[in-house]
Amino acid sequence: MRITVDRLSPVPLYFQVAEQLEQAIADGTLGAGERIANEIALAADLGLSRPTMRQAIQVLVDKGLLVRKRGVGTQVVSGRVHRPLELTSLYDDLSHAGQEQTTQVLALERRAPSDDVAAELGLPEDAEVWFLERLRSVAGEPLAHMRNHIPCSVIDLAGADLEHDGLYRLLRASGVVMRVARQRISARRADPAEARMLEEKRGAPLLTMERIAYDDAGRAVEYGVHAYRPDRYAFESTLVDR
Amino acid sequence: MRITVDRLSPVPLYFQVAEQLEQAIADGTLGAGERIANEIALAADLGLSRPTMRQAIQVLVDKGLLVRKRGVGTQVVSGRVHRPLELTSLYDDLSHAGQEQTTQVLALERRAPSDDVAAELGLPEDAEVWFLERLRSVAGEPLAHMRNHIPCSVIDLAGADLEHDGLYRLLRASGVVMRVARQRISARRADPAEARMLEEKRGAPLLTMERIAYDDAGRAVEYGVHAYRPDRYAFESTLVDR
DNA sequence: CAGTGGTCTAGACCACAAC
DNA sequence: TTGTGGTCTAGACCACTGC
Repeated sequence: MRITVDRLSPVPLYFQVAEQLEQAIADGTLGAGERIANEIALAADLGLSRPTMRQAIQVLVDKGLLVRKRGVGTQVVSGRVHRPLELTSLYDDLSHAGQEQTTQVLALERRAPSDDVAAELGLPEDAEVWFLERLRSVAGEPLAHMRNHIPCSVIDLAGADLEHDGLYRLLRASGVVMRVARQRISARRADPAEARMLEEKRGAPLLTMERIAYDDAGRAVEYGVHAYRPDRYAFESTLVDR
Repeated sequence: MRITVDRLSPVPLYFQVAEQLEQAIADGTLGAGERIANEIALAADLGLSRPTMRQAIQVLVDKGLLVRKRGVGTQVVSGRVHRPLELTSLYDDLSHAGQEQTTQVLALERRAPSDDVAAELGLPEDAEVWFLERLRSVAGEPLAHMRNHIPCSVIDLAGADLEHDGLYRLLRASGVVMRVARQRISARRADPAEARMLEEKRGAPLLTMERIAYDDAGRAVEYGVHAYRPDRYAFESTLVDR
């Protein structure tokens, strides 16, 4: 268990420490249930101030990897580590998993938003949105049917290559920084058209996700309504009580 | 927009400020997109140090209510506020909503865990668990079918009144402090017995949730497998990019 | 009692955005 | 250039735990 910090690096000190602690947990150097040294000793060892060391530990507490208990100490949480539910697109999820995937664009057009879409995005009545409908497949097997609405004021999607770029990637590339997303996950029966697209039986169960994403100015930038084949997709997350 | 702090209160200063800021956002005193004063000015106004003021703001950033942008300022995120997905039981969720609910205990027994349950909870082979199976209804309508496994070393459920006390409430009352939960949400068809219980048609879609909860010592204390009627339940959450 | 994390202070320098 | 949030320091006192 060796941690080093590089004060010349542009990477924040607390982040350097958090990364190395996380690695130690991932590779078993710090085992489940094990207690780490107290904050003051750790800070002294690394030549850091205590607040900086605390910040490093807090990162891992927020990820659900460590638990702190006043008067006792800080311990590693048991159990294998899941990938946390992050603010990324499905495209990123699958890219990270190394799966071969394809995206078919079923529709891409400007339109006046319906009342509920305008309400979700907080748009005036005369605003226009891009409507995007896609079918995503992995290894040739259909996985998700996605419908998205993006205010035209956010990005110009005319001619965008959405078969090869994820929507979130395009938004990032055009300077939109996603910060917050609110989502709702449930389930329903597939309607006949959707069942055909996803190569499911009529009335098959689908996992559904509705999401509104906001950028770093607090502006709603995307409203998505997705449906997934539940045998091929699930949402994993870690909740932390603070 | 008036915030006051009480230095004699046992409530931390940063928390007092966070609560009042959240209230101002909830009641519209701070509107969507509005910018708040900078950290240093706010700290000075309230007679606090800047780190304390930052900590207060960070609480709301983590809740997805505020976004910070370096060089610019801190703004209120647009859109109506959803209740965040917290580390509570379904019992608490529904109590807060003020709904009348009932719970039927279908099974409560000690048993040797199956291999996968033992693995999820990180238990030795000779350990025993409480197996608990319940059906929860709201306003007379069945809502969820829940199966839970709790190591016998965590709590003694013999004679527990699980028709009237939530499982999490019992655990808290016996000194178990929940800190972290890892969960997986998906969907599947109801099997015939489940469909009958939930008063659904054969093969109806169900929303499923698997969860392992850990206490403040990092110990796995509960493994739950739940199924919900999707027309009556959904998971809402707010994701924040940090 | 000793040891731990929780909170708080009063500064400092920096990177970045907007003008 | 000015103002913002991001990071960092070197302390302090307190509450809680376990012995």
